[in-house]
Amino acid sequence: MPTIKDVARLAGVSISTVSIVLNDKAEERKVAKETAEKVLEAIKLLEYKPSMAARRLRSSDENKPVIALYWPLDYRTNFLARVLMGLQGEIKRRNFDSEIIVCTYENDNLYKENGLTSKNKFSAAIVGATSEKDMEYLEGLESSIPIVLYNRFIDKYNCVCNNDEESGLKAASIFARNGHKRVALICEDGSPIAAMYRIKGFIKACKSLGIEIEEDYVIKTENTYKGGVLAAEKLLKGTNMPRAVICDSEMLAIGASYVFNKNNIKIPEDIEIIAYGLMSTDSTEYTTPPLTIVSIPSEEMSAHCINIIMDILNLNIKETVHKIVSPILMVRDSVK
Amino acid sequence: MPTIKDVARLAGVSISTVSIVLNDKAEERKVAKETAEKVLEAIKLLEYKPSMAARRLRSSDENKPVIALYWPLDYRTNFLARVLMGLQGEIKRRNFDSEIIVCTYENDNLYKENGLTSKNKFSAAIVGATSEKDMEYLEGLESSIPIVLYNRFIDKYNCVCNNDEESGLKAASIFARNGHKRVALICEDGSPIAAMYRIKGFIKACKSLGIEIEEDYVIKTENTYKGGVLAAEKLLKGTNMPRAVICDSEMLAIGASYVFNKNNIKIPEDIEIIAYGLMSTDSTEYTTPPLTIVSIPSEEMSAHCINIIMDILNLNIKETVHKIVSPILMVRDSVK
DNA sequence: CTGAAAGCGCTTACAG
DNA sequence: CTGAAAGCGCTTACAG
Repeated sequence: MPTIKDVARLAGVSISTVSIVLNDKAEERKVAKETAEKVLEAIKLLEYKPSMAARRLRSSDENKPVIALYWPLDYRTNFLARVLMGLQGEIKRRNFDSEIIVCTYENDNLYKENGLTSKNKFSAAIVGATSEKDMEYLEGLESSIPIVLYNRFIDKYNCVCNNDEESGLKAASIFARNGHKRVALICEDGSPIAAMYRIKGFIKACKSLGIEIEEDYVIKTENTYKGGVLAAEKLLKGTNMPRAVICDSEMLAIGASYVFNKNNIKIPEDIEIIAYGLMSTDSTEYTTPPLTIVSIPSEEMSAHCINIIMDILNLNIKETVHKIVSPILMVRDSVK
Repeated sequence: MPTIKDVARLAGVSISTVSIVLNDKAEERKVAKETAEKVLEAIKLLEYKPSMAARRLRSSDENKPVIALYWPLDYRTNFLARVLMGLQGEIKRRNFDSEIIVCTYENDNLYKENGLTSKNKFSAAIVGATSEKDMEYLEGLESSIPIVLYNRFIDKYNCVCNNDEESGLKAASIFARNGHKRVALICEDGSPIAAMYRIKGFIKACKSLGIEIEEDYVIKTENTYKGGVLAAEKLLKGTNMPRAVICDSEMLAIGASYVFNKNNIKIPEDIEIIAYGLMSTDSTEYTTPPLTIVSIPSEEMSAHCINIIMDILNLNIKETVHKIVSPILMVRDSVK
């Protein structure tokens, strides 16, 4: 990385002069045109980029805490909005003088990000939607800043998680109440971790309530609207249609509903649908039909994340915190 | 802001010692327990926070360009995912060694953000979804870094905009083709700028095609699913229902569809619906019915933003660029 | 018109 | 076990 010194040397002037030109003060400070041009040329030649760190230090910029939210950039970006709004809401409510910044990463590639291992970039980080490989990386990591995992559990980190057993129980209870003995499950293929736990929670609850989930009633697909469509079509082609189905996201449920509606399979009379909710709750409020959801308590989880970070940054509290939060059940027309 | 010097003075030790304690090297460097405690106490007392800028400078951290995406944190967060994915896609495609960071701001309060006026925080910024007041602020601003406006126009800035006239024409043409003479319009109350232009474009196109939009056919509401519901209910109560309606977002269109479906008003037989699309296009693909949209060419717009920034940062190109991009029409079942 | 020097707040190699 | 000093890359007040 060339520095201002290199530019000065190449241009044959002092670093003061370079700085002046750099800051568009050449005219004001009456730098000779010729000199300015030499400097500009050297800058271009060297591809010189001023060091922001040096500038910040020099100008004694404020030093308010910066919280990074690490979130992957795939279909899960759909869930980002709600998390972000939750975080900002709590920051505002608590008057926490801080800045939140979203860093996107690619799943399985969290290790490429240097924000967690550098003390110099962020004051703290919230890490969400990690893959199994990312989790392994985190397991082994000696992070340089406080970290809170969002809906993921690793003992050594602060964690804020949805209560997946409760999610399962809330969904399964409705199906049990309505007399179902067999339930279908639509979920993501190669399910990410959170989904895995949600699904486990659901299956466990089903068992405890005498509901069965047969092998061929588990449909794995991509976690998109289209995926929901494909899954429902697969169910339709099967020998006996289920009378109840749980979908691991609103996208899946909306896609599936579309297919059922189209094929004159009445929801909830012919088939009842429950979705696990990750997006803002109104996204399933006016679908056909409005969907019953067991929703991630995203707002509450975000609030916990902020509170944990405030405790660490402001009060210097060092114990690791694990929070488990209850999901939100919203019963709507897709169940009887 | 207390510095390491202040801590050293209060603790009665040298700054080296403070630094050692700070970096958890107290044991390794065999600092006396007593000394370490004095330091820790001083840190707590002064609420000392190390300067990240100084640390970065000292450790000669890499200095890769950081691009800030300014986006407001309201219902428009729903549109953020698509923009973000577009930006990242192009960054990846062009192998641009840079980082993108999302900075959320509150509408009308862009002036409170200091990232645009400081040379020390970001290398460049993309600013989206500004309010009128934010635009006034930008008009008067002497920004310190390159700025690209996303779907907003101010002559002195780089701008990447949707072609709102074309959007209007694409939508209006369908209605004209299907013989409509009167069309209703559902849009946000106190419409934000982009909406205003989209709407103007639509009205202009309608006029040119002999379609009328009567006063009481313009329904202003909040830009949410619920808002769409309320607007449609209002139309239903009117003396003569429109046979065609344009909605300024998918949320509005989905809410309105819900009401029409519920009241046995057939789409598209009884009423045709077109929505302006801002979210990812599959969000309206499996609604009831699938919605015809005129979609913001978000991916293309994002690509332009990145390209403009690359030109400035890498090639030192200084001319202001204005790009106008054609919207994407997706005809689906909500029109005949 | 231009340059030498101080100093922003840290960390680290070195000395003792 | 602890401290004095150098230096990271800038900007700005000052001198000439």
